[in-house]
Amino acid sequence: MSHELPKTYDPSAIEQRWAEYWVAEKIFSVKTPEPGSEASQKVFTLLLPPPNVTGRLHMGHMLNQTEMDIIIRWRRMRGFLTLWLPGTDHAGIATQMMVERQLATEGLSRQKMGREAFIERVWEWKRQYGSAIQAQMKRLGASVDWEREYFTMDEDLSHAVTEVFVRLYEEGLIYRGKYIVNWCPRCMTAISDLEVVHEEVASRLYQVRYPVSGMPGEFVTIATTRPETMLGDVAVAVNPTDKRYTALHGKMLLLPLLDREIPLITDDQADPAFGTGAVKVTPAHDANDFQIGLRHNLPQLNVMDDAGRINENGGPYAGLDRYAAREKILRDLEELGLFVGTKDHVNAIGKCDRCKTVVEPRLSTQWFIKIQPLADRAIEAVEKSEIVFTPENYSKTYFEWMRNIHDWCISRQLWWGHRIPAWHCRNCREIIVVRTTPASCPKCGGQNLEQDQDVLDTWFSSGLLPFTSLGWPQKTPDLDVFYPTSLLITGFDILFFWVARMIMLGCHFMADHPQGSVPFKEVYIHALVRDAERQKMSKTKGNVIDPIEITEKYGTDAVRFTLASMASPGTDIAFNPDRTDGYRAFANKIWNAARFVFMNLDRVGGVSLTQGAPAEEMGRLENRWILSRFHHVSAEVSQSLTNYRFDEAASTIYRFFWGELCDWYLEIIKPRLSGPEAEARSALAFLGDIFEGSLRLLSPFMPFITEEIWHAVYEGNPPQKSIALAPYPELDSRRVSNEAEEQMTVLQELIVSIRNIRAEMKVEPKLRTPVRIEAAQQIQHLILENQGMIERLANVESIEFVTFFAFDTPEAGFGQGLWLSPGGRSTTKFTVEIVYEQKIDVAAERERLSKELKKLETEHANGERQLGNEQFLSKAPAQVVDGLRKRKAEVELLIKKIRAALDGLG
RNA sequence: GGGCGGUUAGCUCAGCUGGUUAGAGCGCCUGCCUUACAAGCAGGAGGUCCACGGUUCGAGCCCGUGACCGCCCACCA
Repeated sequence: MSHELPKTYDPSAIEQRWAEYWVAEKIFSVKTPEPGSEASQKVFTLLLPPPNVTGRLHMGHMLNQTEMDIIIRWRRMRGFLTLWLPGTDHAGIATQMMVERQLATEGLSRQKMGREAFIERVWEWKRQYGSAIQAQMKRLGASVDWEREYFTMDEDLSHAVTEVFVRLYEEGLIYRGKYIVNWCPRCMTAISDLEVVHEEVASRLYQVRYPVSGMPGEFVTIATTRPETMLGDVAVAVNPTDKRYTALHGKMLLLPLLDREIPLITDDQADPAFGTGAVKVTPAHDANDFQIGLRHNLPQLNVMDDAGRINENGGPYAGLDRYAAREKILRDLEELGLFVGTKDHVNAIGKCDRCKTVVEPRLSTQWFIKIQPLADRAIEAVEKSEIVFTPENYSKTYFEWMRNIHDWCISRQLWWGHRIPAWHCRNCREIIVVRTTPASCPKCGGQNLEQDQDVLDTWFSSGLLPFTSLGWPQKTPDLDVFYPTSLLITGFDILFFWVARMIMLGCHFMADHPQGSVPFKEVYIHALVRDAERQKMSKTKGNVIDPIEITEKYGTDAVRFTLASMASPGTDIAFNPDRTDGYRAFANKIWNAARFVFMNLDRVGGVSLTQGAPAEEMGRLENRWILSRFHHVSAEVSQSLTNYRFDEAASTIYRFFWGELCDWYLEIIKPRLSGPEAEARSALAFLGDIFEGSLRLLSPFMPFITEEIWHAVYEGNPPQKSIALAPYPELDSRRVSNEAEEQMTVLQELIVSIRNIRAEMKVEPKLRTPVRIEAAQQIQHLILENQGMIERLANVESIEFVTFFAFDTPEAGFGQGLWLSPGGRSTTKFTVEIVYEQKIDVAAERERLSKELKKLETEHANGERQLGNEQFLSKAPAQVVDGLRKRKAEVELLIKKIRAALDGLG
């Protein structure tokens, strides 16, 4: 017998062991089946959103992974061939920043080291620190296939990136050009629109006078929020319809400070209602101005370097940081008497998502993806439900973004990442985009070729993962079997960054795939994890909860269960450790239930917990009931998980295991377990069946504790290597008995009523009392058949059937039977009182009854009104009308009973 | 400037296509160390479903207006 479990539940003592076991035994490794084989038909594929290689697990990850793990374990147990594919992302900017910081502490910089040495250094860093998050995932028991783990900079994945780039280029969907991009002067790279976060700030609108050339004393006053960019002004624009400036059309203005002549032009972009109606035009530093510049064929004058300092075009301001230049320019303008003043102005400034530096719109040569063709197909895929979002309103957000999409700037001036497969001919300036390093320029034959310095946006490569992680561009069995993936679970924060890009790129590159081009068929979007006060967790606020820490305190199972319980769709999760405390108690409950079962088993002996339920046990109501409940619950849990209602599933299981199995069933059968051995064996065999099934039911939610107990159930010799490989409980409608559930409900109500009376009358807890019950024949039968249960659970000494009210007899009226003693309880099925001499607090009892009566009378009046309403009777469904009639009769009965009881109080 | 979500018990949230008595967990109160579990058992209190108006036989749910929270998107200097 090795059913022994330690007396106290100590998650830390079991979790580490199983976490290691799952990995060591490769429990979750998947062999690719033959494409077209039977095994390949029932496949469930899930791609783990790859955490950054620099990452440390946070609660968001844990929520994400808990949800994925629940789904994948559930699918696996239901017989799907499940592949959960893990990997990490090289995270260009983040990783480069981290290593650069490290270098700085050594007095080094990447510039000093040179590109090659720096990249080697990053790899070194990755080898040393880059698997922290995987270790954490292993500890939390994520059931991924570790044998298939990838890294986005792996050789094959890098080849795939090159392949994609070249193909898109050849299709004309990638172009290179000089445009205004978002530039981060600290990261010294271009970033995409998405990587700019807008923040509303109270700032100022500065008004500056530009003298009109050749007309002394004449000025045009412009308004700007970024005065330093005036160094790059090449024109001033006014609206052609703006009469204030008609006289000046075609004149030249003198740009203050630099004394350059610039034209006054007319353009619709200038809004007469804003500021002074005159806007300075700086094509190299503003997206709108860039467009105006194109329309009017204006020069593009760049006045800033890549670090946000004024460059040589800025004359006397060269070398100054943009903000220092702003101050100086304003002072100088004031001295010249050209500064008119400022107005308060709220505008949204863009900051670098990564480092929060204010982004500078800057003219620069970059690579772009022409996105519209990709977006059109991506919109169609969702419109046609090839991809389904849950919650569905996210598809609205998705459409909104997709329909207003801009070309995607994919080049980054970084060193860490996939280098762009383009070579520049030093000789003829030809750009060669090819898969492998070219030997010479195909145009001029020159040998002096240099690879483009830029690397690709990290999201470019991660956008390809649904197919590249399965071996694309090779034609692999993995692609045949596992693409499209079944589901994506992720947070809304990367809906555009990642989800949208995967859809666009997947649909494009997998267009010919026999099972469909979309990268996933479903997307489940979850909310953010916040702290108990609903604050966003952040390092600066110091309210970050470390999943590993909290896990060590409460156990992984409890934390998982907390997250699952709180994962209601569309709401952020306010993570409160108090809840986790409660779910640790639940785990403890499970643990002790197991100990209870094992204790009885070891005492009685001669019975295996998994021998199956003896048929004769089905003669007992409690067994028919719990089995029926088990099957109902199994169906409900699977239904909830189908809808990604983790919260529903969790509470269904919680209520079943604790509220029904432990609180009622175990209590009901206790006497049998300690009774004669044959009886105990039979009862145990039945219990074992239910108990083992309940472990499997729970397993996706609480994998550790169920694994531990499950192995103990089988005394170390289980039918599978892990409970995770055992079948999930499925609804068997032959096991469902609504009759048993209804009967049990009556008994439960009776027992609760008696306990209730006892508590109210302050009967000494250990004293058994006789009870008197009035009930219909059928109910009397039920009660007699289950007398032992009632006596034991309600501390009843004996049961006597009596007549209190005799309402059954027409004309009978009151007084035909006994008076119901104060404190007695009535339901529609029975009336019960206890035989006990102590007086009850009559006033309190009258109050309770009056309150009850009032509620019922209100309900009765409502029912009466409705049933007297022709419209209701003719329009409402028969079922509703019947229900109301039946209820009205019940309410009438209850009202009579309560009135009688009130009368009886005197 | 657009768009989206929310407001239900002290707290965190459910409430399925409108249908009989609005639920759960935690917390709170009372009583119990009942031979698995005091991380437990038993019992209990607690809600004008944000406001106003409308549709309907019937509204927490649908429509309108407003208030208050929160989020996303946006090139107006």
